[in-house]
Amino acid sequence: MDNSKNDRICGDGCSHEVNGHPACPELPEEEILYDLADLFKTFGDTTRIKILYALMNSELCVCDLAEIVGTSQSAVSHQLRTLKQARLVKFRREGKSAVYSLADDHVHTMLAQGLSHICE
Amino acid sequence: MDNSKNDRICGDGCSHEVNGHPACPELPEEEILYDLADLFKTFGDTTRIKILYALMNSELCVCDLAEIVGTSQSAVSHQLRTLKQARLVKFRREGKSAVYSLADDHVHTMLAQGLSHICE
DNA sequence: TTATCATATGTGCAGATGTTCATATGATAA
DNA sequence: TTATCATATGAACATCTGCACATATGATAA
Repeated sequence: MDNSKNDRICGDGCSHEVNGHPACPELPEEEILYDLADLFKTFGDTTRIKILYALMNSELCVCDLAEIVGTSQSAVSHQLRTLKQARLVKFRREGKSAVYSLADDHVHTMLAQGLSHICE
Repeated sequence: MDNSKNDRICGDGCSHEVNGHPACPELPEEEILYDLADLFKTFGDTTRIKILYALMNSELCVCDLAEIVGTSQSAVSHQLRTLKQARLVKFRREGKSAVYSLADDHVHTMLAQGLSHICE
């Protein structure tokens, strides 16, 4: 414990110089962290998780999703909008229906990673 | 197009029998999906993301986190509580301070996976 | 054209969430 | 003991969010 105490923000016990160097003086760009939080936020709702989970098995139209998830067509449609904006799902028109599917493998991977944390 | 139309929930264009079998008739246990959404929800806040990101480099006490993240001690402490409950961080007492660190490698992995989706 | 089906969207509201402020707790030092 | 530092916590408040409801859009069929 040296006398450079007043260079620090905190008192003696504080780890402002962990391992001999300043501890993480800066974070990455604000915008990246904001986008990152936004991405996780999109996963962070039960209805959306159910939709994504259902789409892991096969592509599905809105009314099927509504039945599988167990909620209204309106709620599903609203959440699909959110998922589209986050580029987690894509869709195509097929007659009267709109058939949704997962946008890419990242979604699978993130869900799997989340599950592995839950189930450990 | 057969006449089993009334067994279906939707009309003709609907993909209720994708690839010849019923499309994802059921979801996993409600509780698992709820926990999964909850986990992602915990990642889904800018302040918490900043905290986790800062902890990727080194363990840190609360006041250092407050300075790095750029918010009040109270806000950080409240969020650390949330992160603790989600088992994303752990801590130990060291004198007056409480030194926080990431709970395990899952956190690293999930953040990395999220970033890779953002930056593609 | 009209009717119907599938989906999307605007609005309003109830519940959830994050922060601030004040205060409590817990540890150390005098 | 008292004083101070570091952290935790309770409460109030403003904002955000997901859903219900009504309605609009868009495609198909009669």
